[in-house]
Amino acid sequence: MRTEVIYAKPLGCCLKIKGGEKIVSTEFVPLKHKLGKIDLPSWEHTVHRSCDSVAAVSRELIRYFGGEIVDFSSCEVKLGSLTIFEKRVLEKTREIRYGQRLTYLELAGLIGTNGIRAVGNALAKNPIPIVIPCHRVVAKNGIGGYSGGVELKKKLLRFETANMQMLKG
DNA sequence: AGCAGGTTTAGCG
DNA sequence: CGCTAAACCTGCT
Repeated sequence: MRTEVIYAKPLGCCLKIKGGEKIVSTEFVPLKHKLGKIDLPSWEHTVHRSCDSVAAVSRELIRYFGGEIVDFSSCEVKLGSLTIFEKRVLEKTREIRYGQRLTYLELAGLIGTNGIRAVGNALAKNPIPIVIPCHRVVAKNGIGGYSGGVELKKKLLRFETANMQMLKG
């Protein structure tokens, strides 16, 4: 299993990516030092690194945080130790397109359950945020919760909509 | 069994 | 409107 850390500028934090054959987790790690003094893998290092899943997803994530419209459809994820229901919720969540938003209610509808809170619970266990875009699932009136903190969720949503607008205009 | 959770809806002031 | 209570389903103890 390998780990790589990239800097997510729009979020003001870093992202730690773990995986072997498939991606296992992504994790937000706060900046402890001032920008510029932090020791991060350089772009070149990341880009030229060959083709295990971690490197591949790192590349995609760097593009994503650079403002490109990236869906992580090609990247394979491993959902270990989750129930069938939770996997179903997360797989469905993966289908939400860039910039699009769904309410917990709507997502529950797609899954085919009335257990809206159960859907929220499943999302809370998402081991691979960003790649599995659980931040695109919001409350009907409001934003809803986020394991990484609601502020992060807001930033992500703003970031994506801004990039969509950019693309239009 | 009982409880809590990234919600939703209805009911009431 | 804003607040509270109850209902929904799933997972953990």
